[in-house]
Order: sequence, then C-alpha cells, then structure tokens
Amino acid sequence: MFSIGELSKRTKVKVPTIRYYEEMGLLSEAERTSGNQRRYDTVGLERLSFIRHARDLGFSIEAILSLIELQEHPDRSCQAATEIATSQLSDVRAKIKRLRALEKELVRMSKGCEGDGVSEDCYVLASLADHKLCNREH
Amino acid sequence: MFSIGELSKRTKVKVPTIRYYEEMGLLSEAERTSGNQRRYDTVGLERLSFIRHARDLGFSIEAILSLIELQEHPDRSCQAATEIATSQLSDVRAKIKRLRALEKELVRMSKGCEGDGVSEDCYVLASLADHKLCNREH
DNA sequence: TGTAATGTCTCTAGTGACTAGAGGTTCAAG
DNA sequence: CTTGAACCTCTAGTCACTAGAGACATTACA
Repeated sequence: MFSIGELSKRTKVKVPTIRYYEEMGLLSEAERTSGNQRRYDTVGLERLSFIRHARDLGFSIEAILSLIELQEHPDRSCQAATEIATSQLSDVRAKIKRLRALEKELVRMSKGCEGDGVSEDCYVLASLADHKLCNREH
Repeated sequence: MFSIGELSKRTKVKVPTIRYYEEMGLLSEAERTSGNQRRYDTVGLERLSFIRHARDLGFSIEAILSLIELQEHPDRSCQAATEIATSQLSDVRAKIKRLRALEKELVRMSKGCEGDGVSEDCYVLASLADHKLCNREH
C-alpha cells in the first residue's frame, strides 16, 4: 500500500490530477488510512497507468470511461473498444490534416516578411487582414 | 451601419463570440443605438475578419491582441509580428509531430484487433494497459 | 398604428481537463 | 515528541467560447 504521492511518482500523474480522476469516476475510490489519506495497491497503479496511457494518446475522459467499462467485463465483445480507437484515429488524422494546412500558410506568411520593415508594410499583418492573400482554404 | 447579427452573418463569427471579443478587448466598444444595440461599420467588419482569420490559424487571443497593437501603430517595426507568426509555426509543427506519433500507435493498436473477439483478449485494451506493447515514445 | 416575430441586451453558469492556492490535518523521520 | 513534508477538502482560475434566462428593441406586415 502506498500514498498518493508515491503513486504520482510511479505514474508521472500529478497528485491533483489523480484526485480529479477519482472524482470523474475513472479511478474507484481509494481506501483510506484512519487519518483519511488515500492508499493504493498495484491494482490502482495499473488502472492509473492505463488511464495515463490513454490520455497520452488523446482519448477523452469519456472514452476512457467506456474503455474501463469494457475492461471490467472481459466477456463482452471488444468491438466497442476497437470503435473508440478507430474514431480516435480519425480524429487525430483530421487534426493533422488541418495543422498541415496551417503550417503551409504560416510558412508562406513568415517568408513574406523578414521582420525588418515597419508594421504598415508587414506581410504577416497584411495576410491576416486579407484572407484573399492566402493560397488555400484553412 | 449594421447590427451584430448582420456582422455575424458576414464574418461567420457567432454573435456571443463577437460580444466576447469585445469584452476581451479585441474589438473596440461598438457604437450603440438609442435602444442600446451595437452597430458596426466596415472598420469593425475588417477588424473582426482579421481576428477570425488569426483564430483560424490558431493564434491565441493574447497573440492577436499584440498583432492588433502593431496594426494600430503602422510606424513600428514589424519584428514582433514576425516573431509571433514564427512561434505559432513552431507550435503547429510540434503538434503535428506529436499527432503523427499518436497516429502510428493507434494504427498499430487497431490493426492488432479486429473487434470480433471478447474484451479479455482485445489488443486495443491490452496496449492501453501495458505501455511496453508500444513501439515508441509518445 | 398595432401587433407579432425576430433580434438583441446583460448576466450567470457550463464546457474539458486540469492547475493553483488557502487553510487545516496527518504522517514519517530523527 | 517535535518538525517538516505530505496530505486533506474546497474554491476558483485557465482558454475560448457556448448555452440559457429573462427583459427590452427593432422590423415586417396588416
């Protein structure tokens, strides 16, 4: 059994975040000492590692709740888990696509101005003021 | 002179968002009718277009405030504007890099499971539970 | 001119996923 | 047994909006 600080060190999840996850129902309520402090075992550690890993991959708290639901019912079909992962994947791909378009536009804007003039003639500012100067949709 | 709803239509920025931008100091306080409703002219329209375009490119409200500051002093050096754009660009690039790593991991996870088994054997869930199953950092 | 529909006003509170701080209590080491 | 670090709960703040309540203004049409 170890404290919340120890759990935090082992999982690299900050202490207030662990308490937040408990409040959100991602972690079941921890056992307490007589002085009301939380104590964890390896089950709690594994659960938190799972959560952290999923968060690192960009899954929402809600999605993680569903995944945990499934984990706790090993007899259920894992179709839902695959669906969540696939939907997360298309989210990620959409974000990449959009960011790439932004990247191109920002490169173009930055190239247009060396930063050595006055703002009246700044191509960055002109681009922002007039979308027509942009090459493409974003 | 036109109403906030008209401005909203022309810029595709929602009405409450326009009011929010005013509150944040991005838009100067609009003129009002005798009945206290906001009225805008083309100056306001251009300013809001600028803001929207910058937001679309992912600039923060704070960054946009600085850019507007510059716009209003056409005699100042535009170095700051270029710096803001460049910093935004490296932000975007960092995000892309990270998302690409996530994409790879998610593809690998999804491929490992067809969604046709039970959750006990699900590779998606196993991957999330055990980071060691991952190929790389993320 | 009357009325009804639509638009606008301010204000408060909610979103997601935390983070920060106050003020108090408990634990572990020496 | 004392000290200091770690822990507790609670509230409020972050960012960039979004939603809703309840009241007032404007516009279109009869």
